[in-house]
Amino acid sequence: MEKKNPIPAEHNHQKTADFARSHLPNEDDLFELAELFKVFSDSTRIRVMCALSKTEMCVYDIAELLGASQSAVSHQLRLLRASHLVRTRRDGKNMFYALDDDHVDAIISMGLEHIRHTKGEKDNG
Amino acid sequence: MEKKNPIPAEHNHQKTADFARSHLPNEDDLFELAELFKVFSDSTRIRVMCALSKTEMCVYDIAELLGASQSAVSHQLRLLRASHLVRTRRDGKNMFYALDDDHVDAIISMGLEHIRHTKGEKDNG
DNA sequence: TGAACACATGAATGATTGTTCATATGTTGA
DNA sequence: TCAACATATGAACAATCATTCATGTGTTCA
Repeated sequence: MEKKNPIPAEHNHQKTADFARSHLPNEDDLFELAELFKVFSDSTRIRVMCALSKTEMCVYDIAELLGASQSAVSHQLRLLRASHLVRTRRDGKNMFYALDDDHVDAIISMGLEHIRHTKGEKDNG
Repeated sequence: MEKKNPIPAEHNHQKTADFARSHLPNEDDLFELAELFKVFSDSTRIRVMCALSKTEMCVYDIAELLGASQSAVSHQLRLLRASHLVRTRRDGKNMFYALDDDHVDAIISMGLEHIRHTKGEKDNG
């Protein structure tokens, strides 16, 4: 009486969806995760984070490093602050920015490993 | 003859910018990093990756899991494929998707750690 | 072959984003 | 207090993005 099924015998749509759903982060975490990775999704901001992982810098330094306007840099730094990825320290008229979290380096390193891994695939063999 | 400097004595704009620049990833990698993290910057795609880290799923399963249209899911999966984050396996009429890279879990875990860490800051005390 | 199913994709559209311009805030030295 | 400097921010605009709708491609079963 069983009818032939193109889906593997052990596969069941409902069970699969339910099982996966039960392992998802909650809505709040998902939203915040997306917000966090949004910060990493712009090469200008990645540049800033990579730079700050080596040394603290004032806004002027960062603008010079990037060849970007002070305003553009400041807007981007605002996002980094909002995500608790950088912290600031005032010194006279300057604001010095530094990384505020070890995860930044880890996330960027993982990303680099991934893209280098995929590049290897193309040439491999 | 030295004039008082509001910048810390050891701080030099040019040197700081040059030092940071010398440690940045190259342009291609920066671009690809941004592209990669763009994929992580949408909670729908994060949901898909989290789900696929537990079990392979066909498009129908994923659409049901997300409560999204088949077309929307398919468009998103295209991005995941383009970034080499998922691989596909055809079984009859179905395409089964699975994670193609351990870095996905690692990156999402780092992200979760970060947001939980920052939440701790608020309540900590 | 043709109908039904599963998935992919192009075009269009409303929403979001990064930058610029103009201006505001905060600090220093006089 | 004021001028000069360093940074922050609001509004506006072009570019990019996620979804929808319509349709195309590939597979199975009869």
